[in-house]
Amino acid sequence: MKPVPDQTFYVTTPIYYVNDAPHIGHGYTTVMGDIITRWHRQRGEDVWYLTGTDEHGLKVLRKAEQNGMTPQEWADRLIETEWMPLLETIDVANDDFIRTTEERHLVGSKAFWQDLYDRGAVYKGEFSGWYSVGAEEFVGDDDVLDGEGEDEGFKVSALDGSRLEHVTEENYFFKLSEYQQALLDLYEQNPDFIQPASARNEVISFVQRGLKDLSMSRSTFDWGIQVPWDEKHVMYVWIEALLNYVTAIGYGTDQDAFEKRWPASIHLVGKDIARFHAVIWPAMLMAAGQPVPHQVFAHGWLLVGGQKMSKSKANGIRPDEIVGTFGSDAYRYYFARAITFGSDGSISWEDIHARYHAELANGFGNLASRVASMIGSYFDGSLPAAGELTDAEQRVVGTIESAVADADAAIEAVAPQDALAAIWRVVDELNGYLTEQAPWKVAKEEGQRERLATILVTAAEGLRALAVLLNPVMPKACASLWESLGAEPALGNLADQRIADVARWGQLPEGTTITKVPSLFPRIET
RNA sequence: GGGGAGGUAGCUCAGCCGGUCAGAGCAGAGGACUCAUAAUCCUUCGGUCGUGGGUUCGAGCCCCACCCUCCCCA
Repeated sequence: MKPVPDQTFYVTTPIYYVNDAPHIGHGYTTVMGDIITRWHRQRGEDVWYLTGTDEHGLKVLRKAEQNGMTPQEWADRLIETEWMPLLETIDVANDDFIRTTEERHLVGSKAFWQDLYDRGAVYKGEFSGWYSVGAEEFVGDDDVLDGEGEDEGFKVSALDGSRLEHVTEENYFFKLSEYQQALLDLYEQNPDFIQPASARNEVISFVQRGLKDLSMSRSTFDWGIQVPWDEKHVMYVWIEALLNYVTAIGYGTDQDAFEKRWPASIHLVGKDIARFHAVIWPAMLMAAGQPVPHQVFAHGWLLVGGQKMSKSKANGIRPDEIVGTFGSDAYRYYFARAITFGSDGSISWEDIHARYHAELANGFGNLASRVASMIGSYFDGSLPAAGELTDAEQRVVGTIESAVADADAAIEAVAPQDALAAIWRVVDELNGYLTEQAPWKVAKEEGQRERLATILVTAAEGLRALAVLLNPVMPKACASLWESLGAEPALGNLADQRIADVARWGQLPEGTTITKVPSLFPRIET
């Protein structure tokens, strides 16, 4: 297969398992992908951002039964009441949302499996061993322990403590073992295929130890997609779920669309599932004769008090709670700024609160407020014409130019935290610039109208740049700022502003109406 | 048992291939200013860079051992 130039910047999140309601980790991954894709859209690229839900498997089936529903009803309800609203809550602009119970996924998955079968990558065998319903995973004999306490009398998994069930059934197997060398070559030739380095090391050492063929179907229950050549089997949920990345864009249903978007540019995943995406998934694609994705990017855990956040530890912070208090923009900003994407990161309510006030309210929001206010009182809200730019203005221009370049490079490197750090140099520069130039003093001096105008126009242009650069991260606040700057009549929609054009000076025309709008980030009294 | 990541100011973290690398933000202290969301700006306090060795003209950054945390594998 020859590499084809990408027509589309295609990013995916994992599809989320619908046995429960979303938690902050889901929101985190989805928001980071949203920030990256919004930035790429503002670069003028053709972008496709996919997220969705994984709805098959024994765990969902049982959860539904416990609640007296069919699995389809259960999934429908959770999608309706929890998962779709989450996207709204955290303000995600995904292009598509796939559910694995949709027809396109059924058809596409069957087509993919048939391809695997026709190419001889699949054989029938018998599996006898332990299965964890909780993790939807087969567990090797070495990892089976006797349960204690509540699990007395049961076998449990050494991996995650979940209860195991012994199963003996006829399964179809995928010849994963044949792809060891091809995978190692892939990692070798494409160092960025699995990032960051910690995940890459782990995956490589795992593959180097050798790969076993993978049981890829189940025959003891039927909540899944039927194997096309054998209706007694349904696809193993993990294998089937991975296929969403191709079925959503037309594999088996719309070949032109598929070829346009595949391969994916980045699969965003949590580090716990990096292996499925960096080992099994590329092997399956190779087996089916398809190109592999460009990158699997594994992010870290969110830690609260040094511990991985989870419901069972009762240290969880709910996404809607953060958004309810600080707003979706702050939620998005916080996770992008405070955590090095790819590493574990500590989060806390106190930290969110502190950064909200120090960085968003005092830093950015107040800047927008003071500029609009001064243009309002000194020029009746009508942007004046700037005079000669002095060194001070040139410094502001230079800061913006370098911030744009650095931020763009950071996004390219999947490092939103660095992009925000670069952009924030503009916020700090402008606040310092205003204090130094003291336009409120200049306003009182005779014959200094032009100088006053130059200062405020410079500040307004700086805000214009910030609105564009921060729009991928904080679309609501930036829309409000865009409105405050009266930019739309002359410049058009905020989302249509191009990154490459941000630093070009003097885009806001003389006479633009600047209005004071409600605070971008009002202080939150607690 | 093997392997990986990390242990840097009170807190959260940057520090690429060894030579302004001892940093940033927040918090603390002092000052300036008043356009602004009791906001802004400046100055300042603060660390023997996990421990002990070693290599080097020179080491958070390389090597060895050890301690602690997390993860993967067995």
